[in-house]
Amino acid sequence: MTAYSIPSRKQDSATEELAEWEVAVVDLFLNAVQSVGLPKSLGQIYGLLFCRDQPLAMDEVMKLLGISKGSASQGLRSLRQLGAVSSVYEPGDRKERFLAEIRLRKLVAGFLKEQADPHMEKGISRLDHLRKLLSAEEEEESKKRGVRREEILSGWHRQMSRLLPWVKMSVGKSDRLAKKSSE
Amino acid sequence: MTAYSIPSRKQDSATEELAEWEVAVVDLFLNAVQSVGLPKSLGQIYGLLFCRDQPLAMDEVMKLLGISKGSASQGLRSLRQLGAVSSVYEPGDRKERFLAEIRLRKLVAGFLKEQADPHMEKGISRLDHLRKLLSAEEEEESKKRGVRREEILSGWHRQMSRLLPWVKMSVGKSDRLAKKSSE
DNA sequence: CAGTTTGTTCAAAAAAACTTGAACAAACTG
DNA sequence: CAGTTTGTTCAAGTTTTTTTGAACAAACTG
Repeated sequence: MTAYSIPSRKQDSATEELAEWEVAVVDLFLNAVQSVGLPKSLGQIYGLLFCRDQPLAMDEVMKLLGISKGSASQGLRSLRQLGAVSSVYEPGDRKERFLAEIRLRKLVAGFLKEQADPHMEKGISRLDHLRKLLSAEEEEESKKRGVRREEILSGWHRQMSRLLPWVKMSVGKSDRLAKKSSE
Repeated sequence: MTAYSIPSRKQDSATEELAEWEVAVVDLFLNAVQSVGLPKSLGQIYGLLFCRDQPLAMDEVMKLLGISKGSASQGLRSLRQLGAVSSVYEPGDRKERFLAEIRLRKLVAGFLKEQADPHMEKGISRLDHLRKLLSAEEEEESKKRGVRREEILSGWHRQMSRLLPWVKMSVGKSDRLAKKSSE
């Protein structure tokens, strides 16, 4: 910290600390993401960005939430991967800034794509493996029972494969209520 | 272990160890439940019961899976609460025995009822809390922004409230494919 | 370039979740 | 009843996941 840094901040969008209601929103998302099995720092970061109109840079996120560099970096990466935040580059500034995606449909679609789809894939190979084991099974009654189970599991898998795209499509397609952009 | 126990087992339904394919099914469920955020012992237990035609008692589950009494007891309780297993009492036997629910619709409904519904409830009170904070917010711009966010969140909440019953209804309602009882 | 800012990585620390097993309760049994 | 079986509970131990922060890479800046 020798000389360079004259805090000439173009847009000092981030206040030093959160408004009370913002804390409540951050907390709300913290809990929400935990309920779907994601780390809570993801929820905090998303919640903060959700509250803001202006995009925030990583160091602002760190400061406002009091989390470490590592958490912020990894958390923002995960959120980007989920399609829950997008990065924007301000014109003359080197920092990357982040903005929350607030269209529910996009959020749900991103979540399902990253979380559910891989599991469905893995399910296919597990079922294949199961079939292979069954074709090698010696004992008759056991084999018959196993085949029955495999049929059930295949049926489930198919049903889920149908359901998921349907969910993605149906969220956010209905009537508009919040005037602005809640989609 | 003095004299009483003459292992007169009425129905020795449980073999000493699992067939290869059963191990694969247990493993499949172990992974599946983890992906929805439930402890893996739940998946193991359910997977085992799923494989069997005859209900199993707790000590059989413990032995076959090599898990502790505590895990078995708690796991079975959770599964019962989720509606994923039901207990049956054999006529002249004191042991409680367990049978897996294999209708996907029931499984999904139970899961959503236990996991999603409570979160939706909690969401309501969180939104209430948020509104209270907002009505007390002093700063104008912050307040306006907060109100906008509250509207978005309410919209999301409503959409989710609609989606969940729909999912419960739509799973398993479609055409029949596995001949037997996969529902 | 040497200095600086921005951001990533990853081993170690901290926190959270899960499992175990021994102690306990309840109900049955001769 | 005293002994036994069946099942629950919960503190302590184990495992897994998440967070931290220091070291590193990359790109900019005068």
